[in-house]
Amino acid sequence: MTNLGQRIRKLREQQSLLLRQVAAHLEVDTALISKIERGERNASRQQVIAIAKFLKADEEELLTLWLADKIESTIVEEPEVAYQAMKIANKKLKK
Amino acid sequence: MTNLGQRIRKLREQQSLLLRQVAAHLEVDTALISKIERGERNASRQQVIAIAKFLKADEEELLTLWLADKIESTIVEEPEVAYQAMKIANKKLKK
DNA sequence: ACTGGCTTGTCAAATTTTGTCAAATGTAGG
DNA sequence: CCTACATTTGACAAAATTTGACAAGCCAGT
Repeated sequence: MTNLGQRIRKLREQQSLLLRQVAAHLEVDTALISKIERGERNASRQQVIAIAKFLKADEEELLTLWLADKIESTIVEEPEVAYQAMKIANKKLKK
Repeated sequence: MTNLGQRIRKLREQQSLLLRQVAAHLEVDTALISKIERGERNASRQQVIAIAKFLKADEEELLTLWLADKIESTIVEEPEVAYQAMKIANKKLKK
């Protein structure tokens, strides 16, 4: 199961691009992109979109992974009730 | 489908307790409990536990609703990809 | 040892969240 | 209509979290 950061890193490496190049495109520090790829920091929605564009990736795919990461970090702290809570959230989603 | 706030309100009213009494027990302002019941503010984990105790409710039930609320508010901003992201998060949960 | 790419730790600034207060609104009885 | 009490609302300061930059460090390849 792949995270947003892992996916971004893979896309970037497939195109032999440097962190520096991605960073320049987003106008942020290289260190920040490094952290995003390693999952140490979350990207903002706008950053995800910009990355998708630069890496010629499907924006929706990356936004999906980005949201999945957020859900994961929400539930990971409550393993006891996570499954049941997910079920409830799913039901609400279907409306 | 019931939210944490709605559930708390129901429990409180069934026992004819006032917001003030719940607030006193948690040592917070009445306004805050009002906001929590109406979903305008999120309760903290510790507050949920204290409320469960005071209202003689099942702590796990309330924590489940509390987490479901958090998940819901995470996904509600991304309806386009919410469903798919939930699927991914679910898979990760099963590990 | 030098270079280039990446990582790490720390920090201040920006943003978000939290709880309180005071005022407003609602509600029921006299 | 008053009054008393419960709840809601909006504004605000304080607290907590997040954000991104910077500088120093690490690690290969040469």
